[in-house]
Amino acid sequence: MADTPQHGAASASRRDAQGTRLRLLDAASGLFAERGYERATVRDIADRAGVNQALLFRYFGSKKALFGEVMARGGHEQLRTTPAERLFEVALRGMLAGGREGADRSLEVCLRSVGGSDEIADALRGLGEEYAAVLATLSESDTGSLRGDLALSWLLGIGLMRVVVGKEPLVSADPDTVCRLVVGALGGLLEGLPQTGEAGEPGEGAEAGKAGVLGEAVKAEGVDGVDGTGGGRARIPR
Amino acid sequence: MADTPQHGAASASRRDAQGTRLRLLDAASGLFAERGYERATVRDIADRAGVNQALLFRYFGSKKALFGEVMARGGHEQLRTTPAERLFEVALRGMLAGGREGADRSLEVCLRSVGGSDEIADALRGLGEEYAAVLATLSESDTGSLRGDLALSWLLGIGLMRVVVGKEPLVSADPDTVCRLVVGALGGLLEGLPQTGEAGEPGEGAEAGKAGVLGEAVKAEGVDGVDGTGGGRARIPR
DNA sequence: ATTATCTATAGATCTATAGATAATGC
DNA sequence: ATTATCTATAGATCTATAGATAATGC
Repeated sequence: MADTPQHGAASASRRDAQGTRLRLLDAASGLFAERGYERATVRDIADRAGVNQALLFRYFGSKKALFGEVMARGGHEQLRTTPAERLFEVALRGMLAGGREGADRSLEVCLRSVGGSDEIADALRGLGEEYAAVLATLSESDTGSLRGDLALSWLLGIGLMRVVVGKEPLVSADPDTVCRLVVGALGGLLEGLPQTGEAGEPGEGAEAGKAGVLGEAVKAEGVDGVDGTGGGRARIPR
Repeated sequence: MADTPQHGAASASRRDAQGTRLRLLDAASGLFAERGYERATVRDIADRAGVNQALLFRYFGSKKALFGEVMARGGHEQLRTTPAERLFEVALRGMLAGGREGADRSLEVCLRSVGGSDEIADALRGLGEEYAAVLATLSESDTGSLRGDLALSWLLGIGLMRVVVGKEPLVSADPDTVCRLVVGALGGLLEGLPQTGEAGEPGEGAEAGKAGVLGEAVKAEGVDGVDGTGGGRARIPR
């Protein structure tokens, strides 16, 4: 049984429908993350993929459908492979890393695209539901899901200011410092969130132990490939 | 319907350059807040103002210049009239209120417009600088300005999820509850932030801080002498 | 022969401008 | 006469489609 030629390489053969489709997806993913949905034109995407723009419509039907496939491809990976207690920090560090190789840029795509159309907002809401649902499990309170929403809001807000707006000193701030400050302050909101160090919030019920080792592990995983092979088996909430 | 010239508060007389200019500004402010910069077309704005779209260019020169004037008009009011310790809560409550009466919708406009163009991001960064600078004064730490950025990030993230994305249960959540949770958690980040009561964590010395009455500071919106800010003068007809 | 890819262009927006029209002031 | 307002349209994009071209498999 002959398989398709190896994909993923920079240069693909000139006639490879599957490979072209994938290159279009990758190009779209990158351009949506860099410019948002509206400003990333189908011609830009096709050019980056190295093919004619007509192929985009042949393989995906429309620009919106392509966007949908891009969104469906990412995000869930991180959700599946990350335990709830670490999801916030992993996602935050992924956002702070800012689109390195293999990182999940779904949230970044959303941030640059919201306001563009209702469908985009819907896509972000859908992805947000999943993140917030996991984060909500970290609180025993009856306002748990609201707390989950608020944690997610902070995550996205930081991404907005850092990645999209480019606010200083946030842009140049050390990810470790940002992470420590935010996770520390969030300890008062989500009891199940492990603190990564001293964060200036005294008297909270959670034990403030297990300091630095967590941050290191998360850092390695968040920045480099988050593909589900290496990491620990995640627990699926609900 | 007879076109009888009625000059009330809502409808201006048929030839009133200053009034038309102001109605265009108001219409633009509302539409930018509702749909963001890109999706609010000049025709929509002119229609809402009740005038022809050509007038928009006569009075403001370009759509971007109009946006600049809208941004320059709002935001600063809230900054000037609100003490630093209450700025976060006032802005948060303004965001949660969602564009009622004369509320300042500058942040909302930004949220729906970011990603649209670099100029928009610049405008948001500029407004963010002022907010974050004030918030930074609430921390004595050497990471004070970073903490200010993080507080502002949360503010914007909440607005993003609530106003733009429409995430439940955040949308339907009681503003008081949201405020209590967020301000409570932020207490670990900004020492100068007055806690607004028990913030869900027992053991913290809640000094009966009179849960924030929505600042009447937000309401004042004098449109007096805001003409020609920053040289946004349009082409003057010969 | 099949089909992946490209050429050319329709069709729909949207911003912006030039010039015509009409309401005011002197 | 001045000028606020409107009509008509240029010019620039952008998505999407129809049909031509060319590389593969049988």
